[in-house]
Amino acid sequence: MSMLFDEKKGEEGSSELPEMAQRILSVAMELFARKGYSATSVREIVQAAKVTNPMLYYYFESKEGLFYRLLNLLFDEMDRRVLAVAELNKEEPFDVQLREIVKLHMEVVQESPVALRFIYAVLFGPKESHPKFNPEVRRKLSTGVVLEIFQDAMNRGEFVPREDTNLEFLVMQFFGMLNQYLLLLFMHDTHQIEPPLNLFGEGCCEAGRDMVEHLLSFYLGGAGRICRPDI
Amino acid sequence: MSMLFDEKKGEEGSSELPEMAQRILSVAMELFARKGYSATSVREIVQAAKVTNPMLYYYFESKEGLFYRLLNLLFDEMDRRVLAVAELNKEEPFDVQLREIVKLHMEVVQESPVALRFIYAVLFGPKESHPKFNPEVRRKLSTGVVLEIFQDAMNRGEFVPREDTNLEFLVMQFFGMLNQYLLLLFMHDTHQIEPPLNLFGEGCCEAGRDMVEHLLSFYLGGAGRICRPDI
Amino acid sequence: MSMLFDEKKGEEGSSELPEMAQRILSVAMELFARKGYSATSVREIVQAAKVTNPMLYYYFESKEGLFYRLLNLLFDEMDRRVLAVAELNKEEPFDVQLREIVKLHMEVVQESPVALRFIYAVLFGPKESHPKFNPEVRRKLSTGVVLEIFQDAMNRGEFVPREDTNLEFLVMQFFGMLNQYLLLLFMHDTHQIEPPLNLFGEGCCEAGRDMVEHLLSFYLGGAGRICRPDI
Amino acid sequence: MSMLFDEKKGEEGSSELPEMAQRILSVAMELFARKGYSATSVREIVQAAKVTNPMLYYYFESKEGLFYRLLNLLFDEMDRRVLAVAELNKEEPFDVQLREIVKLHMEVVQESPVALRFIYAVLFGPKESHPKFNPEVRRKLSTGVVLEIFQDAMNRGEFVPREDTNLEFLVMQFFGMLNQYLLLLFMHDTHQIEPPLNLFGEGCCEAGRDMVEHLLSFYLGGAGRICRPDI
DNA sequence: CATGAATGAGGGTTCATTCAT
DNA sequence: CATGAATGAACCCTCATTCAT
Repeated sequence: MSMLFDEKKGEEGSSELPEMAQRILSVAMELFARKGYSATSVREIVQAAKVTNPMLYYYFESKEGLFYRLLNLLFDEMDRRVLAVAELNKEEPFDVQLREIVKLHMEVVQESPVALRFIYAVLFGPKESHPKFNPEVRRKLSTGVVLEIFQDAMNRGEFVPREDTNLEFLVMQFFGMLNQYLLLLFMHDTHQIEPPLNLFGEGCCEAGRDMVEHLLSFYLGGAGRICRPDI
Repeated sequence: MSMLFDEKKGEEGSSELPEMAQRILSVAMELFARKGYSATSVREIVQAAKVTNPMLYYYFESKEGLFYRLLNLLFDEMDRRVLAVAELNKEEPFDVQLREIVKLHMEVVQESPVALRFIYAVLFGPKESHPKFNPEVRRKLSTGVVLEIFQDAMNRGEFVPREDTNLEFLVMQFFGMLNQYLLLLFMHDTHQIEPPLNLFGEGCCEAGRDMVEHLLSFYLGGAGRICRPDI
Repeated sequence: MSMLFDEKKGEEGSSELPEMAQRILSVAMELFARKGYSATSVREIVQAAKVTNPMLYYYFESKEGLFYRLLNLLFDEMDRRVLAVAELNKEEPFDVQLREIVKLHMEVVQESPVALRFIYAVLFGPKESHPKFNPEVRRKLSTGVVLEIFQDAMNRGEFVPREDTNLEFLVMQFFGMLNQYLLLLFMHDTHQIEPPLNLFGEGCCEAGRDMVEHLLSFYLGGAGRICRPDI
Repeated sequence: MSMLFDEKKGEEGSSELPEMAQRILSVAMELFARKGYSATSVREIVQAAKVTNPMLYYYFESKEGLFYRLLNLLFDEMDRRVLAVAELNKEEPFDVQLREIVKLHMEVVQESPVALRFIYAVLFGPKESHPKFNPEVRRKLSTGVVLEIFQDAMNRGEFVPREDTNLEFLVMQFFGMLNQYLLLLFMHDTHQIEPPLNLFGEGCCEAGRDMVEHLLSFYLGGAGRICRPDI
């Protein structure tokens, strides 16, 4: 599942799930991401996946079961990759570590925007529009990993947070920055319109600096400077 | 409707909507916010609102009609208040203007968390889980107003953005900061759990600085400073 | 409902149930009696009753609700009639009272064999082939009334039970006699065959004595006399 | 199969049925008895029997086939035992013969209440709740045997039936007495409640007379004597 | 013998909506 | 304005059965 349902069943037959079940998962992810859990009917799923109705129940027990299976697969995969990135850059400087976390999200959204859209739908959509799910539990890992990066950097003296600001707040806003960017990106994507703000195109960032740098530099340095004569 | 459905029909009889229709709107907002449009059935609405089924159709034509009416009411109200705040503080310094925008959102979420939850559900939930709606159109106003605040401040020389950063990006991240905070707030709210990160309690910000200040100072000044010997 | 669903809506509009609901009840009784609860599908019921599917749910909430409604109607009616017969013949001699109870059952089975078949299906069929129902509760009334008849007759000295035999046992066997007769009758009925034993035809009882007399005289006097020289 | 599915495969390896098929039969009997044919699903059976789905079809061809196989096994066994009892007591007096028939039923219900419950479900339940089955055919044997007992006794002058009463009627009521007792017994069994009438406990029959005697003496002698001054 | 995987048809129930009054 | 009654279509799910291996 290293490819977040990229439809490519890896050359080694990868995930040991029968091809039919794979197709169901893939289609379900797409539909849940686009229409949400409630607005997606089992019939739609099986028709799009070209399987018969009972097969869904054979493999996943229920619509709800399918939902949970999918959710766990995706969160597991995300956790796996976040951990891997963190581990790999353990010895790197603070800003590199953050950059790699941001880059990971950029990669994921390019690899499988649908997967991330699904995750966001569950995290940020109405809480009772899908089977019960406590995001805290799953998010704790990602946020925990990033929190540790902050703490280590601070302990090493490599990072000095703004005064009066605890690290949890900074982690929250780190993801806030990331999420906002991705959510806007999804909006433009699904509405098939020109981005009305020049945020995503070529002209967005000055030559040589890609969006990852841009986000990070904003995050670390803030929006800008206030110049008031009276202060 | 100045109170975002606070159940108080203002003393002026305000919106001339019959009490029955008001009840329907109020209940629908609550349910749409909690369960989403698709997962909310017309029967649930009318039962909770204690009206008969055809009444909903009399006043709102259809479930979809009800949705749009609600959406417009809320967005209009938000627009109204954002504009009012902007107008009121036109002569104030840049940071005060921003602070008032943030404060407005804080007020709204206290006044009627449900209303904001509904708006966020539509903005950030799956796009086809509810009747077609292009958020760009509506958001343009809010973001437009804030963009203008930035531009004016820059023109006045009161605000100097980070180099290589366009204003649209800053506005996007301004709302990202706000949204992330509110979304997390909703999570804790709906899951009825202790905030695992100490983000919302008393201890979050140092004495004398409330969350509004906190958010703004982070936004303007960034997360902190990198100290690398090799640089 | 005095006619146990004889399809005749009494001339006074009787039971205040809409005609559609009446038809559903009537058809359901017929099908439940013939095929049992589990083997009868909601689709069958509504098609036979010529109503649309949701109407069943409108009036009865669920298949189970329909079952209970039907059951209660029929048991109530039976209770009503048993009580009425008992009351009416309170001053009559013991054997007359018993005879009237038997006659009541004969009348009911002629009026609406289906109704009785349904009741018997619930009482004597597999216990989990239909929604939970504790027959003891409902049967207590009928058996209670008859038990009282026995007790009064005994107290008046009008009836002397066999030695060593308690009255509960006699009541049980009273209904046993009745039930066996009716169950066999249903068998012949449903299998559309000649009764292989000449139990129900003209020749069964001697001239002038109908089945009611026959049953009662057997019940009171027993099968016959043993004549063994060695005793 | 001499033990009516007592789970003990007789010491002679008896019925040559593979153990798997035995388990299926045993479980099916239990479920059919408790829930009826229609309410019992093939999946329930195979899961409870811990066999795979196609095995049921391999051994019994279909759910219907399983039903018939079971039915025939049980009826054959009952027939066998009724015939055996009749044969064994051919030379005994009339009342002894009847007593042995009653005792046989008591034994069976103690050995395997489930088996008898299944048989009764088929005999007395709704006729179309299970595959077509004409009880007359099978019952003819049992009733025939008992009828013969009556006839012989009458011919020998050992039994004098009540006047005006044919033997078929007496046989019917003989089984009625038995069935009513057993059906009530099942009720108390399945509803796990105290028998509200003291019919089954110690106090039911006077010292030294067990239920078999009690039933028979009632059957032969009737309920009691009417004493009316006016007659 | 025995299995995992697959199926067409139908199970009970609810949907958003509308009719006549 | 307001209602009880009615509807076609769709909901999620399970049925008995069979295929290939």
